[in-house]
Amino acid sequence: MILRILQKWIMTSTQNQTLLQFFQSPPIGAIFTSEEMEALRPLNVAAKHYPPHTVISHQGDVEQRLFIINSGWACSYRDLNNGDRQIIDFPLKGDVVGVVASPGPSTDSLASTTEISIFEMSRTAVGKAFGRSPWLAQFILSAVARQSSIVIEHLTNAGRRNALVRTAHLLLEMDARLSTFGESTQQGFDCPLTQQELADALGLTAIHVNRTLRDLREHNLVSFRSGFVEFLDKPRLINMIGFDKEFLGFRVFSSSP
Amino acid sequence: MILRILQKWIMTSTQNQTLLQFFQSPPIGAIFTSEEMEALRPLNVAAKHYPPHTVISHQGDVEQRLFIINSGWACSYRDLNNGDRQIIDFPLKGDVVGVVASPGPSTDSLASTTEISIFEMSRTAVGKAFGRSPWLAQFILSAVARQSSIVIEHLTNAGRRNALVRTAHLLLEMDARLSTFGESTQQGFDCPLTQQELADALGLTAIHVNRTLRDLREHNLVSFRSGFVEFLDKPRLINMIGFDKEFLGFRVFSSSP
DNA sequence: CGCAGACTTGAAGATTATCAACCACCGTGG
DNA sequence: CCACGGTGGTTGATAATCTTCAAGTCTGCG
Repeated sequence: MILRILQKWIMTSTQNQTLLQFFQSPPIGAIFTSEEMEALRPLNVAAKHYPPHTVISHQGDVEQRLFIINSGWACSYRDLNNGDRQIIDFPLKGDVVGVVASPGPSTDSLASTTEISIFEMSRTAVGKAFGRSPWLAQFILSAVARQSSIVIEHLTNAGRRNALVRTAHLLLEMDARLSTFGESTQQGFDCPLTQQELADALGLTAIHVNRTLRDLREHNLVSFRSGFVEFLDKPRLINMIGFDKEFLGFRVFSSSP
Repeated sequence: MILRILQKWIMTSTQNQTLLQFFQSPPIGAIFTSEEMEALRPLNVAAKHYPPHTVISHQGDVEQRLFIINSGWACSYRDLNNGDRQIIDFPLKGDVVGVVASPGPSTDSLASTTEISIFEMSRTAVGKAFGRSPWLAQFILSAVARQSSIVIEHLTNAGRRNALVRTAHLLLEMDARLSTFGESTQQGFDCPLTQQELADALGLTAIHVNRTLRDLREHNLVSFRSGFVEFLDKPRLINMIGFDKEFLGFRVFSSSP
């Protein structure tokens, strides 16, 4: 009964409602105890909305926020002092961004690529809530570990794979990640990225990405034209470049007892 | 008084003693409440010791362990199916390794480079202890975030910096990390890595690393010979390549109330 | 219509890899 | 004591990959 009242309370008060729905939706599927719902309250979640190509958090910012993407494409990157930039990842629905090492300015930036809806909360508040919600602690830890795993894949890409394999790998990764929430069909997916953005993510020039995409198209593997990535022969592509989506994790989060 | 007894209990029982000392040593400097010390007990820490070049955890392993390096150099890497490998990081004293996304095989391997002493514990046990030790939760989260920050730097290195800058960057990074625990002097530090290992970390060939090191030496910037990295003109080097150690974080962990 | 941003293509140049030696060091066993 | 093998380091010549520069084209949009 108390649980029911509490749930109602949280559902109706503030933005926590949306976050709660998010946590309870498949494939996350959290089941909260009353204490845990209480623990979520002080998070003081802001459910924000940004237009495309807006900087949400800039490297050097001291205030530490934690973000969970609810919908849309984001882009986390690092600016170099020579004007170049390295895109670290394109966070999608369900991805957690912004967990940085203790006090100090954040080391990377977050921007929207498309219109996005995003949950923002204070990093310290989340830390404090850990003691009261083991589920939240597990969720955040798993999510951070998954993000880390993705970055490791990108490092492997940049360090030890040539342009063709590297590009195909990123396209297959985005496909696999999007399909978790049903945002990718059998044929392919809508991709809002420019060739320059792909280049900054892959550690190539936009020109070379262009040629590489043409290669992939001419080999009847993938075609990326006018905002849509179409897989022409996914099995062959996966086999050719040795893609293994294991690194993305299963996203099965245990609910509290 | 109870605290005193508990402390004694933990200190004398099992390997937790060493971990406790580790947590309490500068620059970590944890101050534990009695409850927190209790929470540490079920971690069942194993303080292990490995000879050089031993595989500690292999990619594909299902059992999930969490490692904290106590001394020595380790090496976390990912093997590719074409025989290449990408070294993700060289974890040093204080570094946390092995937090992977929920159930499923680990995606990277951990090996010793030198003789190392290392704490091993079950990932699930750590997760469970979070509820009882907010400090531990903060420590692990901060540590994972820091590791992530380091990997991001390596990605930036591989993606957007040339061989010279990249190599110098890694050497300066290792220097900064070692100096946290006083393992690097003004002149430089002992480095057990081979040029092949550097190459696998930097995404280059060993031959090119060799030439790059020669370049750095001939420009009177750094010299890496017979296991010692000697900085010939650190200020100039830092300035030339635009090194900013911000990404390593401050490693200031708040103690519990 | 004209403009701006993204995409495309060619030619030339820089960076990095590959191939093939050779050297230096070190522990081992005769 | 020295020959021996193995690992890691060094160097040169050549080739592949990727970048840079320069000049288009295409498309959406005021």
